[in-house]
Amino acid sequence: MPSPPKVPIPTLERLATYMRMLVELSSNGSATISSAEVEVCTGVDASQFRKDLSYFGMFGKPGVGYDVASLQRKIARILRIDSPQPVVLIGAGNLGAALVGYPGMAEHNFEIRAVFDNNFAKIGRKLWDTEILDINDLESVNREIGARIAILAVPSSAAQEVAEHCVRAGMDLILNFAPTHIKMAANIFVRDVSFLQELAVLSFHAGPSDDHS
Amino acid sequence: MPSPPKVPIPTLERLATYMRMLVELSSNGSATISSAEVEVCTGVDASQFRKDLSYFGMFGKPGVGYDVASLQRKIARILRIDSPQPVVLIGAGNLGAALVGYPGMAEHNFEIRAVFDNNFAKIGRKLWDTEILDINDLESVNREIGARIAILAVPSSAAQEVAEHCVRAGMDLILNFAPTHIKMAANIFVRDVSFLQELAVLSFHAGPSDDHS
DNA sequence: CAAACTTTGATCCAAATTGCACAAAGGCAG
DNA sequence: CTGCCTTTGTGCAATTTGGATCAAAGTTTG
Repeated sequence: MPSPPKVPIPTLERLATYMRMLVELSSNGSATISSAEVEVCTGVDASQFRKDLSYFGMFGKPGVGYDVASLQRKIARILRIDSPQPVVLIGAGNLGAALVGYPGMAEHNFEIRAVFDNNFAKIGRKLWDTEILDINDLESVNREIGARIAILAVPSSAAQEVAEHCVRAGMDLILNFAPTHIKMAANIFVRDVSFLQELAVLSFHAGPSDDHS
Repeated sequence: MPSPPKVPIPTLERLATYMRMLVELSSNGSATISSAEVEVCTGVDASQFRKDLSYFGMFGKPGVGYDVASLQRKIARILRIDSPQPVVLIGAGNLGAALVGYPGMAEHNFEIRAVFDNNFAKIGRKLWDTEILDINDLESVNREIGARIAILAVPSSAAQEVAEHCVRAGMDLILNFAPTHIKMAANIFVRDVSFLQELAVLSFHAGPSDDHS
């Protein structure tokens, strides 16, 4: 490899933010946007925006700004959502239902191609318009889908086991909504999402004297 | 004030992680835990754990470790969840339902005391066992509840307006699940949660050659 | 009771991330 | 076509965060 340009995680997170903004802008018919305008729309510092993009090459024209449609295509390619990105969801509970029903998913080219559960009462029923499948069929189904991304919306007690099952089925990118730490081999990329973490950060700031230090 | 010891946000996030672990441990009857064991359970570096706690004083005994029950109480106090922390939820859609039904919320002393919506078809119905209230009653209801934390589970198009409404009702800590940037005065603390951001970070790593650099 | 072992809390250093400043590039007006 | 204005991309300094090291404190064993 010539040079593996390591991209900071925060930069990737912001790329998704830019993507959101661009989707919105393009539907509003805007043609170009400057980094200063990005700062107003997203709250991200203008030079931060430019530096984020600079990890991947040059996208804008000095004196003009960035072409909305073109930039959207390029970020989509970077994030591997220029063509539909297949995703598998495990857990057909409330959270799973919310995720399947979330419109932003499809708008950004993430396609939940299958939903699995281990509850016989749920298997065979439909979540919106996708059938809930038996978790035991994970390997065989994903042999067809070829998803590398798994979303875990299962109880903590099942998370570790389910994650390992996903790995056996060929997935190596895991988004874990269960409030527990998952131990995985180094080549498996796990990302934890915890509502409680977010709430805790807020709650801390509910100190006696508005301690916004 | 003698010295306003600024606490890093990542530290606060990890405190919530420790809290989770402690809740689990105490139900399993463990009495003490060492920072090395914390590293095994949570994946957080042992010295990181000790440093996080050192922002708030001394909690452990050399040669022994930390008393599980005592540490749990102390972290709970830091995060303002030693007594129930009232929370208001706006938006009774799928995500809202998932949040109300999430058991970890109550276990960690976050109490969703009211759910609001602007959809007349939903107002008056029940979400689990809490009634869905009219968003127009936000001020009057929160005068009784006194919540400072608001969770926004509303469409992007409504987020900004609803956030401002929450501020008028006395809330100053906002957890925003809508995929949009909310502009607020500096004394309002806003935290954005975006599934798409998390997915994007994963999806990026679905590069051609497993580029785990 | 003393020596060896364990674990904390603090300090130090390295790595990562952010924000600023400036030169180069492109467009526009006269 | 020339000079001015706008905006990008990048190098650099400053802040923030993470990981390692070490002395001091506490426990256990013989």
